[in-house]
Amino acid sequence: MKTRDRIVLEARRLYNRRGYGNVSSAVLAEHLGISEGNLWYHFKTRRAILSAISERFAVDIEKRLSRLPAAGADIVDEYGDLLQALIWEFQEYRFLYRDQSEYGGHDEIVQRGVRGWIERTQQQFQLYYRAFASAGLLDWEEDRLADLAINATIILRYGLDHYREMGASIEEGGGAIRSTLLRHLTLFEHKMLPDAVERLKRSIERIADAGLPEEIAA
Amino acid sequence: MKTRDRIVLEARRLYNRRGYGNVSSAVLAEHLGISEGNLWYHFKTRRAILSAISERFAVDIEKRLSRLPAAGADIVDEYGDLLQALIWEFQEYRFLYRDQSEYGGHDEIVQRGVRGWIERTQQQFQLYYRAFASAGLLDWEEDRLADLAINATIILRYGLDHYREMGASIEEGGGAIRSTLLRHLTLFEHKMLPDAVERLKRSIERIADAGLPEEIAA
DNA sequence: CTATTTTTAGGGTGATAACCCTATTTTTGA
DNA sequence: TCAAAAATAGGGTTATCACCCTAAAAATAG
Repeated sequence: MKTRDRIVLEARRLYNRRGYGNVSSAVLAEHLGISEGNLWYHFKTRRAILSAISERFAVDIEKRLSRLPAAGADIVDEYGDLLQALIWEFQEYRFLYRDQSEYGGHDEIVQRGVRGWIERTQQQFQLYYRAFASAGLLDWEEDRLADLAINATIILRYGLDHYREMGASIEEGGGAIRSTLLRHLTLFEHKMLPDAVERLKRSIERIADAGLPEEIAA
Repeated sequence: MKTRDRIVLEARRLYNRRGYGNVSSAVLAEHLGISEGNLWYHFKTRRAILSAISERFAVDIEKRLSRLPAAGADIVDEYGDLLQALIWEFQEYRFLYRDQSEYGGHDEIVQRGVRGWIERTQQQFQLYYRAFASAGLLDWEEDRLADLAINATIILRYGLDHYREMGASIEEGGGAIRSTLLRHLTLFEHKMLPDAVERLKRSIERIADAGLPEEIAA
C-alpha cells in the first residue's frame, strides 16, 4: 500500500482509539514507522489528514444511504444488513462522530453534509419500517412512522457511547453493540410479529459476534 | 466571591463553551482578569480544577436524583420539574458530558459514579412513569416501563447533541432543548391522556423559553 | 545508463502548553 | 498596630506541538 494511503488508514485507527486531539504527528509517524518529515511531505497540514479521512467518510455514508428496501427481497434480512452497515460506520469513523461534532472541528465536507445525512438516515429507516408495516410484520400507525425512525436512529447512533459509558467492554463479543441493537428493538418489537422479531434478534447476534474492526479492539 | 470559587465557575463556563481541551491556563487567567501565577496558586494542576468542578457535579446530580414523585403532589408538574432539572444539569456540565466521557478523561469521582448515576436516573424516570400509569394518565404495560425509562433517558441525554448537530441554534429560545423534550415525549404521548400531554407540552415550552445559562449562550 | 522526479530522514524553529519560583502586596488575627 | 499568613503578579523553565528545510536515497523515464 502506498505511504499516503497507509497514513490515512492508520491515522483514522489511532484517532478512533485515542481521540483526534490525543494523536500528535510524532506519535502517528512513530506508529507508521516513518519519519515526521515524510509525514509532512504527504500532508502539508494536520487538517489535511482529517480532510482525506472525511472524504472517505462521505463516500461510505452515501453508499450506506443507498441501501433501500428492495421490492422482491426479504425485508427482515435487508434491515439486518442495514443495521450492520450503520454500526460499522459508527465504529470505523468513531472519532468523527465523537470528537469533531462540536467546537468547529469538522472538515468542511462533513460540516456541509452532516445535517442532510442525518435526515436521510431517518428517512431511510422510515422506508424500512413502512415496508415492515406493508408486509404485515409491524403494526404501526402511518403517521407515527417518522417518530419511530427518528427515535431509532438516535438510539442507534448514541447507544454505543451510552453503553460504553455504562462500562460495556468493547472487546469480548461487543457488548455495547449487542445492547445498542437490542435497545433500538425495544422501540417497536412489541408491535412486531414474534417471528420477525426472532429473526432480527438472530441478525443482531451475528452483528455483535462479527468481531470488531481492529482499530477499536486494540 | 472568592477567587477560588470564581475560577471554578468561570472555568466550567469556558469549558462548556469552547471545550475542555481548548481552554488553556493563559486563556482562563486572562478571562478571569488574574495572573497565571495566581491561578496556579489556587490550583496546583489543571486536573485539580476539573476535580473541583466534578465534585460539584456529583453533588448536583445527587440532588436531582433525590426528586421522587410525591404521594400527594401533582405528578405531571413534578415530572416537568424533573425535566427542567435534568436539562439544566446537561447544560451546566455540558463539557463533562461531552469531552470527558472517553479516553480516560474523567475525574476519579465521576469515573466511579457515572454508571450508578445512569442506572439511578433510569430508575428515577421509571418511578415517574409508573406513577403516571397508577394515576390513570398513562396506559403502559408494567413490564415495558423499564424500557420506556431507558429509552427516554437516552433521548434526553443525547438529544441536545443531536439537535445541535442538526443545526438547531442554542440561542433564540433554545430550539435544541424544545426539540429534545418534545422528542422524548413521542415515546409515550400516544398512550397518555390528552390532557396530561397538553400540560407536559406547556411545561416543555416553559423550560425551552426559560433562557439558557449564560455560559452556553455567549 | 543517466538525468530527473519522487520519496524519505532528520535536524531546526517558533509558538504554546502546563507549571515553578520569588518578590511584592493585601488580608488577617492577636 | 503589627507580624504572620494569604493572595497576587510576572518572569522563567521544560516539553511538546505543528510544521519547515535540506540533503540523501530511491524510483522512474528516456
